[in-house]
Amino acid sequence: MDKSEVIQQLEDTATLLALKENSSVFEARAYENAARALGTLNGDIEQLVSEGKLKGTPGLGPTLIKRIEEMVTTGRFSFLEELRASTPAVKIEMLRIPGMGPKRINTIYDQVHVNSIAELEQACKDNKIAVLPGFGKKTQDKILQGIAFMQEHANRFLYSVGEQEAEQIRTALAKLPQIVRLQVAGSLRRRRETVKDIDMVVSVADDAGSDVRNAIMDFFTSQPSVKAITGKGETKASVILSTGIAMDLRVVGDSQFPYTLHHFTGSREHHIPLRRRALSLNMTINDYGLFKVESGKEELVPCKDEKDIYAALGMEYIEPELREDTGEIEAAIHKQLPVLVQESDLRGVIHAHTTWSDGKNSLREMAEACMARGFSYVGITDHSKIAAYAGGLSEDDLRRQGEEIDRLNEEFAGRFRILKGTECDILRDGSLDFSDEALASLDFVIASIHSIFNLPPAEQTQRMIRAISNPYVDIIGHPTGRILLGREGYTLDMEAVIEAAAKHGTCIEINANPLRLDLDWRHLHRARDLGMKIPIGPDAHNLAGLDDMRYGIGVARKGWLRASDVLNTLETEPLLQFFHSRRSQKK
DNA sequence: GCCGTTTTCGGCCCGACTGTTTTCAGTCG
Repeated sequence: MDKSEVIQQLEDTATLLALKENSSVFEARAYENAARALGTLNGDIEQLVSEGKLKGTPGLGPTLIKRIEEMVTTGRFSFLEELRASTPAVKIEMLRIPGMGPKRINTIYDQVHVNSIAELEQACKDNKIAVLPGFGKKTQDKILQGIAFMQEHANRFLYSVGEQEAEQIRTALAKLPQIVRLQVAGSLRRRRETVKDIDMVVSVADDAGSDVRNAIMDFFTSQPSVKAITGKGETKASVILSTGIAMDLRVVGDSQFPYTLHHFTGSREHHIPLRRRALSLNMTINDYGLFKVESGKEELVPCKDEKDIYAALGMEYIEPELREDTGEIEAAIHKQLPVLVQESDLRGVIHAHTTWSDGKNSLREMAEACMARGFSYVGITDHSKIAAYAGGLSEDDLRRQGEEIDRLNEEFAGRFRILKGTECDILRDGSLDFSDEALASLDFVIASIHSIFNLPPAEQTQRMIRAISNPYVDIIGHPTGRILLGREGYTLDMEAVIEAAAKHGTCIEINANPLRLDLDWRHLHRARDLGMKIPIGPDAHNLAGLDDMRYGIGVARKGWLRASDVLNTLETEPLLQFFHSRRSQKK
C-alpha cells in the first residue's frame, strides 16, 4: 500500500469514526491529523516504516503508527474494515446531504429508524424530523431541499469520472484488430463539466459481417468495469459501469462513421441550426449521412471525416467543445472561429498549495513535479491566516515561506522559477486577510471567498468587487465557489463581477479542479471579449492535482479561448512583467 | 487518538453561519 492509499484509508477512518455513536470527535480528528502528517512526510512510506522513522512525527502516536505499519506491511487495515462493516450504508449516504453532519445523522437514525434516503424523505414529509430535539421546521425543509438537489444530480457524473471510465474501455477496444476507427462521442467529447452517460462509436470494414460486430459487442459487454448489460444487439449495446454511469457503444461500417460520430457528438442545440443550414443548401443531415436533395431524390455526399461534413456545408470545422449553439455556426460560416488553446500552450502553473498550508507535498516536491511536466514556473498560493481549517499562514509564515522559495530559486536558477503568491481570503466586507505590506512582498495575489456564502446577492457582489478593486489582487480564485453535483455557487451577479474585473485589470481564474471548473465556460466568452487574461489554475493540493490542468483547458476551449487569452501561456519573465505593470498601474 | 505537561488528564487550528434556542449545538470551510 503506498502513501496516498494509506492517507485515503486514514481519511475514510476519520469519516466513519465521526459517524460512530458515542465516539469522540477528537479521535476522528486525530486520524485526519495523522493523514495530514503523513502527507507532509517526504520519502517512501515502506522505507519509513521499515526503518522506524515514523516515531517522533507530530500527530503520529503509538496507536496510529501501529495502524500505519499494519497497512503498509499487510496491505489491509482491519480497524477500518470493522468500522465499514458496522456502519449502516444510509448514514454514509446521508453525509452527502448539505447541512447533514454526524450528530444529526445519528439522531435521525436512532430516533426515526430510516434505512434509506427515500425513507428519510418520507419522514420529512410526515413531519417526523421537525419534532426531534434540536430540529425544527426549517431544518426539515433544508433536508428535503438537500435530497432534491442530490436527486436532481443523481444521474449525472463529473467529467473526470466519465473520462476515466471511457478511457479504460477505449484502450481495451483499441486492441481489437477488427475495429477501424474508434471515438468517444456525446457530452464527454464536448467536454461538458458533467455528463449523464458515455457514448462511443466504433467502425468496422463496410463488408464486415454479423460475426465481426457480435464479437466486438461480446468483448465490450464482458469488460471488467461492466456491472450490468441493459441492451445488446449488432449495432448498439448498452451497459451500466461499476461507477453507475451508463454507456452506449455503437458499431457502424467505416464509411458511415463520420456521420454517426457527428450525430452522437451533438449537441442537440448545435444540430438544430446546423440542419437549418443544410436545408438552405438543399441538403439534409442525420446519423446515416449527409444527403443532397434534388427533385425529391436523396444522394449521399461522401465525407471521409467530420471536416468534410462541415466543408460540404460551406463551414470551417467546428471543434466538438464549441458545438453548443453559442454562435459557432455563424462564426464557422464566416470563417471566424478562434484557434483554440491547447494543453501544450501552457508554460506554467498558477495556483498550487504545499505543506505550508493544506497541500500534501512540499514546496520542493511541487516545484520538481512541475519541472518534470515541462513547466517553467509554479505560482505557489497557500492559504491565508483566517483559513485555520486549512492551516492558513500567518504573515510571519508567509515571510519564512518566501525565504525557502528564495533558496530553492537559487538552486533552480536558469531552469525553473517558483513565484511567491497567496490564496488570500476575502473577508466579509471585501477586505483581504493579509496586510498591504505582506501582499506587496509577493509576486502575485489570488483572492478567494471561502466563507459566508449566502450574503444577499447585492452585498456578496459588492464584497467581490471590493476585492477586485484592491490594487494588490491580481486574480480572483474560483469565482462562483460552486462544487459540481454538490453545491450551488455564491449568490452573486457574475456579469457585474466580470465587468468590474475587466475594468480594474484583474484576472478571473479557471479553477481546473474537476469538482469546480469555475469560472464556468458560459461566462468566458464575455470575459474574453472585455480583454481579460484568464489564468488556468489546478488548485493542486498534491502532485496528482497538477494533472487537473487539462480539465481547465477543456473549459477554456469551451469558452472559445485562444492561447493568447490564457495568462499562463506566458513565459516566466513576461508573466512577472504582467503582474508588475498592472500593480503599478492600479496604484 | 495525540499532546504536553500544572506527570496523569483536559484540551484539542478557528470563525461564522443557521436554526434552534433563550445561550448554544451543529455544520461548514
